[in-house]
Parts: sequence; C-alpha cells; structure tokens
Amino acid sequence: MSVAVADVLIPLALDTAYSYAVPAGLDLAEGDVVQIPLGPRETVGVVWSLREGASGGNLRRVTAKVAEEGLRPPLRRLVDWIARYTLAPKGSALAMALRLPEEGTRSEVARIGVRATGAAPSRMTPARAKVIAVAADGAVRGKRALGLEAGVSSSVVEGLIDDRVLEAVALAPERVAEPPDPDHPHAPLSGPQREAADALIATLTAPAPGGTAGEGGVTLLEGVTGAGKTEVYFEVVAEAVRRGVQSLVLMPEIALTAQFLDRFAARFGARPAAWHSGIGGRRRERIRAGVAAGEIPVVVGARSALFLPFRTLGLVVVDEEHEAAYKQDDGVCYHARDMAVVRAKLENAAVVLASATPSIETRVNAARGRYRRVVLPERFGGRRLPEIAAVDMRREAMPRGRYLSPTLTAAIAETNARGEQALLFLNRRGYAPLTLCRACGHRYQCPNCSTWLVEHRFRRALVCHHCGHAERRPEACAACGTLDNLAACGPGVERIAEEVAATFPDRRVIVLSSDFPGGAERLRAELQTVAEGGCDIVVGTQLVAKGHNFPHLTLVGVLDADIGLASGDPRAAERTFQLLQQVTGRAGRGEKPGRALVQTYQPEHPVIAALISGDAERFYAEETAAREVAGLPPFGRLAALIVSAAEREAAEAHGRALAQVADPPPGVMVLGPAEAPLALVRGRHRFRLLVKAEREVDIQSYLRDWLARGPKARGSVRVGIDVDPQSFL
DNA sequence: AGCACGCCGACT
DNA sequence: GTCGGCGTGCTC
Repeated sequence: MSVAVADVLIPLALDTAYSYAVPAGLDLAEGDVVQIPLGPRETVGVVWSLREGASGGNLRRVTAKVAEEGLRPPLRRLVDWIARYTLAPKGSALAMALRLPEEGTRSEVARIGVRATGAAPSRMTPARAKVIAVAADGAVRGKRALGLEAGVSSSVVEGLIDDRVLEAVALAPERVAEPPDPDHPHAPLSGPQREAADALIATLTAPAPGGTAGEGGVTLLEGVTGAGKTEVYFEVVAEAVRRGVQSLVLMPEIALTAQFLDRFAARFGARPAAWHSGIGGRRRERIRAGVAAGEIPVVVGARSALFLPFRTLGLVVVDEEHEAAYKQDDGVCYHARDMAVVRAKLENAAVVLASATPSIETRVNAARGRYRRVVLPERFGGRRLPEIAAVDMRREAMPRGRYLSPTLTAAIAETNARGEQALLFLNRRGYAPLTLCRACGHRYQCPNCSTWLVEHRFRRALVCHHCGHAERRPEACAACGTLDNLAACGPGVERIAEEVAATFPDRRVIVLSSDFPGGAERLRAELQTVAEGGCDIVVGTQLVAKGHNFPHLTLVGVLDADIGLASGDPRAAERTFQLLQQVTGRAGRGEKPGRALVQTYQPEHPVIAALISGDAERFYAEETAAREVAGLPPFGRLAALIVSAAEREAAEAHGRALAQVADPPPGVMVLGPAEAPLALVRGRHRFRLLVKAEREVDIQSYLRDWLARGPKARGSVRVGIDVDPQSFL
C-alpha cells in the first residue's frame, strides 16, 4: 500500500518541508497553497513536492487546498535559491513570496453596480429625475458614483432600486491599475536616447511580432544625471507591453513618489500598479491577484515587489541600481538588485540596471562582459553638466567658527544676484557634531552607543544619531558643573544656516534634513517651495542629493567634501564619490547652466580629483585596482569561512560546503556555501553576522569582538549581502 | 509564528 | 513561598 504524500513548506523559520498525507480525492499539484495542521493550529503552506510514501504511516493530513493560484516553478526556485544563498530557512524565504492574505481580507466584498431597466418609476421627484437622466444611457455605474454624478444622495438610488427602475448588477472589482498604453502620445526621444532604447529592446526575450527574440541577460544603462534614463527604460517597458510580457520596475522606496508615478502616467496615459510598504490590505491583494492573472502588465515597486507572482515576467528594471536601500538587512538578508538578476534569469527575462553612478560591482560585471553596457553620455536637451571646481581650504582665509569660504560666499552672492538658487550641501544633521565643556573638556557621549551626541539647537537637545537617544541640552557641565561653558565643535546644517543668515540677512533660506520639523508632509511642501523658486539658499543634507528636481538651482556648494573619506568602510571612497557626483549634478538642470564648488582640504585625493575632472572611469578603475591591492575583491566576496572542527560534522550534515581558515575564534564556526554570506553557529545557537568590511581579517576581528560581548549583549548579528550572486547561478 | 516548558529574579 | 520574565525547543 502506498499513499500520496505532500512535502509542504510552511512560511515560518523552518528549513525543511513537512510531510502530510494527501486525502483521497484531493487533487494537488506542486506549488499549490494548502491548509495544514501544525501543532495545535491550522496554517497554510505550499506543496514543495509530491511523492508516493510507503504505507499510510502516521502522517497528519492536508486539510484543504486554498483557492489561490499556486506558486509557479520560477518563483519556487527563487525561494529555494534565496534560502540557500542567504542561509535563511527556506520557510522564511517562502514567507516573502507568500505574504499571507492580511487579517480581515474579507472574501472580496463584491462591488455593486446599477443600471437602468427602462421601467418607469411609480412616483417621480426632482431628485429621481436627475438620477434617471444620468442613468438613461444604460451604462453600469457604481451606486455611489451614480448618486454623485446626479448630485443626489445614495438613498435616492436605493429607492429607485426598490422601485425596479434600476437593477443591481455585480461589478468587476475596482482596478488597481489602468492598462498602460505603450503608444500613448509622448515627447520624442533624443537620438542617443533612441539608440540606447533600441539596444535595450534588442535584449528582450519576448519576440517582436514576426521578429526575433533577444537573449536576455543584464544590461547596465549608465547615464549622467539629467541624461533621461527614465525615458529610455520607459521605452523598453512600452515595448515589453506591446509584446505581451509583464515588466517590473524596482526603485528604492524613497524614489517611489507620486511625482514618479505621474511621470509614468504622462508616458503611458495611466498610472502603473505601485507596490511598496504603504500599500496595504485589499489593494495589496488585488495587485497580487492582478499580477498573477497577468492582467497587470507593469508594476513599479520597492524591494518586496521582487516576490510578486508574475505570470509572464519579461523585463526587470532596477532603477538607481547602486542604492544601498536595495539591501534588506533584517529577516532574510538580500540585495534586491542581485535577487532581481536571479529572478530574471529564472524567468528568462531581460534586466536593465539603471544608474548615473553605478556601483563598483556592477561596473566590474560590465567590464568583465557579464553585463552589457549602454551609455548615455550627455544631458538631455543639450544641457551641460555643471562645471565643478575645488576650493582648496588650505588657501582660504577662514575665520574661526566659520565654514563658508570667501570663494563660495562670493559665488552665492553672484548666483542670487542673477535671481538663481544656491544649494549648500553638508551631510551632517543638527547644529554641531560634538559638544564639549570648555572648563574640563568633558565630551557628551551617548549612554548606549560609543558615539558623540549631536547638538540640535532648534530642538534644544543633544541627540545620538545612532540610536535616537535624546536629552535636554544641559545648562551646566555634567562633569564639572561649570555653567554655560559648552563649546559646539564643528558644523551641522543648522550651524551653516546660521552662518548664511548672518552673511546674507535678506535672503530666504531653507534647511532640509531628514529630521525636518513637521514630518514628511511639510518636508514635501518645502521641497515644492524650493522647486518653484521660493527660496534663495538651501542648506541640506544627503536628503537633497536626489529626488525632487530644482530647476532654479545653478550653484551647488559642497561644504566639506572630505567627510566620509576617512571612515574605515571599504566602500567609503565609492560612496563619497557617488554622493558628491549626485549632489553637484543637481546644478543647472533647468534653463541656465550650473556650477559646483567643492570645499576640500585634500584636492588631490582620488575621489575629489575624479569629481573635479569628471573622469569617473579613471576613478573606478583606480578604486577597483586599489581594492585588489588591498586584498579586497572588487565586490564583497568572502574568501574564506571560519570553522571549528568540533562543529564541522554537523555543518556538513546540513550539506554546506565548508572551508577552514587559520585561527578561528574558539567554539565558533561560520557556515555557508563557499563565498556566500555566513551564518554563525555557536553551541546550539545560530546567528547571522553583519560584516560591513569585506576582508577576511575584518570578519575575524569582528567575530572576536562580537563573541567577547556575547549574544545577550548583542542580540543577533548578520552577515553582509555584498556578494555576487552570479557565481551561484 | 505560536505555544509549552523550565529556570532564575522580585515581590503580594 | 509564588508570579512571570525570556531563553529554548517543537511543530510533519
């Protein structure tokens, strides 16, 4: 006697599928969503495999099949792949793709529509006449919509339904997205844009009608800020729509704004389905269902959109490919850009990675021929890139406690005199990054972290930017009690704003940073004000580096280009270069040409030199070479795994490939496929490690440090995700 | 995830 | 003495 057995993967932190007996008469297929008993409760899972088991045994039985479409094979393979690659339990990876119907997803409240029957009402009133006049065309309208259109309350409509003048009909569920029209009238592309779009279209794997199919793969679309990359990939999306395959456009959550959706609507005549953390409940389910049914041709979404159940995914665009926001580092750690590449490969879809400042790893992949590369070398509409010049701070006469050089001050004055805006960029929130007592030298430090407390003068507080700890700015020194003798050391944006106000008392100044008082709503209004030219000088942090377009902005002043260059992060140079290139690139995107002045104490530093000369190619080549010299791979490939012999056996039982390095911390092993992220096993505990640095030596010292503090002190730790997935495909 | 079991500190 | 904190293990 044999019996049908389903191995069901449950969306919990479980690494193996559980076996259930399939009751006779229940027709199951792999990928089906099923309800199953688990301990004392019922839950859902996905049939991962089906097999014949020996003699009934004592397996519990599958309760029922859930009336939802099953997971298609590519998505199941993605789940397996991600679990293996990130060392997350398979069930956790599945949870990302399954996102259970939220609580209270009342089985789709059927919307009711009404239509005129042609019958005459038993009584006529002015309100009824209005409704009947509107409904006379015989079209189906929503109850509410009909009342609204006729300018009467819905009770009139109800009355007419009772009177058989209107009949109720079931209405198709509300659309979450209007169908995009690939041929909606739009501004033509420039010559270089057209060429780039054609090159990308040639990679689409879905064949053109009567034409040939491309071979897919990954293409880097690189273009300076303002080159019009978005229009280019919109064109590729349009072609995918024409060919009847679905497209996914991934963006960092913050870039997924109404402004962007409007841009999409301007090109396609309809807003796309938008998927991000703010989309909840019913809408979420609709989008899932629409995507699964193939009715939604284009989704624009943040990270998690990667796990939507596309039916025929033909194109994935990853906008702002270099953005760190693509890294998920809680739960299952992954890099959405890399997982997009993996998913596309599994779905045989083409990938476009778009960026003005591509990450090193993507450049390396392009240079090695693993990715294709398409470049838009110039700004759209003949606009020039801003001229960038260094301000050598060693030669500027700087009064104490001042941060605007005479050169920059003069440039601001000229710019404003022409009626144009200036942006002063300093990537430091608050008033001063360090506060100390003049009498005793006491430095205010965070009680939780090892960081200095940052003075926020506006809030009259000392704040830790690491953990959020805040305390009132003291009147007397906490250590020696001296009154009113605190010194603010170094500048933050608030202090710069103060200096600007003193130097240019008649100018309108706006300070923009993520802790903007009044929250996101007011911040948006403020950005709008800047865009409309309602201020003369903007002082901002990294927040102003991207997003909103400021057409009146013609001068960007970088107050301290050296911030960030000295940090121990192996990506420091790359990050700083990208940030400065973005910020300076904000100048001159409107009618008038722009320029940027970069205050620095080390104008010969490769990052600064590359920024000034505009020679990004050289910088990246040097940076890649420098990493090789330092023993750092061009991207975060972990070269070795730490293993303790005592645990090796158990690890191998898990089927993990292991390698050993010298001098492992005692009692510790790290396991995972060679070169993949690491999971730390200590005793019976399993931890994941976040290792920012990408060198073996750093991982080891980090491990030791972490172990010294112990799991109690530290909670859980995770391994980085800067690993190249291509080597595992 | 939920739930049970067990071990330690701090209280009516 | 107990109550309950969470650390740990288990669910086919």
